[in-house]
Amino acid sequence: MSTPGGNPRRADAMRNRQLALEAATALLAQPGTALTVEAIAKRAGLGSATVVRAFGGKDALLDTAISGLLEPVVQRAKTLLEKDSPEQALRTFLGELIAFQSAHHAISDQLGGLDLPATATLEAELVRSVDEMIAAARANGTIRTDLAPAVTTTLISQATYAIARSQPASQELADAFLTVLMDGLRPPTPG
Amino acid sequence: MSTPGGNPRRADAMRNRQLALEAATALLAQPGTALTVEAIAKRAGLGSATVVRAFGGKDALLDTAISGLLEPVVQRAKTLLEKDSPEQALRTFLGELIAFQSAHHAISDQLGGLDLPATATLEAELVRSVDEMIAAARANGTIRTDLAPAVTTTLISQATYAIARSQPASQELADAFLTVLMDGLRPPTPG
DNA sequence: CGATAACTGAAACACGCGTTCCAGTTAGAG
DNA sequence: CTCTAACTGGAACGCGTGTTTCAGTTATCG
Repeated sequence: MSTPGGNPRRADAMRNRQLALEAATALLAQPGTALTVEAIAKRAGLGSATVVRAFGGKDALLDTAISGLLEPVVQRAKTLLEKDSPEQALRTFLGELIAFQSAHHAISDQLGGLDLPATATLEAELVRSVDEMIAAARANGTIRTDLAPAVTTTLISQATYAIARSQPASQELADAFLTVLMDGLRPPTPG
Repeated sequence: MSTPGGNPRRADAMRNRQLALEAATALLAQPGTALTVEAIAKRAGLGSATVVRAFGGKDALLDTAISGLLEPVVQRAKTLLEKDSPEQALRTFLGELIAFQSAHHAISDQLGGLDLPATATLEAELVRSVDEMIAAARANGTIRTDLAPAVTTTLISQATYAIARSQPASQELADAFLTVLMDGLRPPTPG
């Protein structure tokens, strides 16, 4: 009996598990190709059964691959929060988040309809970091306070997601979005 | 031989065609239920074959249903463009567009991976109207001109789409989005 | 009324995809 | 080297969904 979703006992199986993970990660960054188990297996040079068995299912494999990509982004958010001013941290982080999602927007296509617990946890952490940036910037007086904080968070999350999804993903568009968003978030000048 | 995708010859068939169209339209406004041919047929009280035959395929049926819903929105954009100031037209229209997409966000879920020529045409018209609003507002001095017009259009389209998709779809969120977007689009005050 | 062509819809089919089976292969301990 | 349990992967399966078939029904013309 193998351990479903856990680490295999034999060295070759562990190597294959790694190959499957790398193949899935590579395909996440290469949109246009269907993200099927068959495609992942072919890219890894393995049979589809082997790929699935190593993780206990397609969902678990993608959860591992996506959360592995997302992890450094979450860490980066925490770092920025400590080192920069809230407003600067927010802008820098959103720019990086857009770049990340653009480079892997196959991820966004998978988030709906799949069960990805580790990814969901990281996303929650990410939202929390953004919340902290917003709260600090509000206290700072650098962004407007006439909107509910929760609304601001949702606004930023959704807009970021949308811009990253748009085709073609250009740096110009990302910059324009950030400019408009940050200007729109500034406290309104009375009159 | 029936006419695939065209109008049936017999009165009962025309009535069934109408029933299928109404069922599909109703399901587009009621998310959470899978938009399958079977579901549409059941709602219409018909067999699945009848539903498909009346339009020549699921895509054609949805294309007819969606473009039927989109048509008045497109007309509304043209009306606003003539009657209101560019800035006001833009804000009003975007608000209505968000409301429309929120009420039918099953539509957005179908736009990818389906062949919907009539819908695509209407979408293009819609984008063109937004382009005109933007151009007029730029000429007017009411929105910033330091961004490429095409970038502004994409920005607005994508952001609108995202907000409409967000759950839960609240009026507060839509209003906040419009406020931030329109403020961010205003010409930046020097200094 | 017939007569007939249009129409219906349950069932069969086609197809893609995730999962599981199982006969064969292989790593790795003794 | 030998032996066994772990592992492999092509094939079979299950499931969901769009499409097609075809025997039966019905609108509609004359």
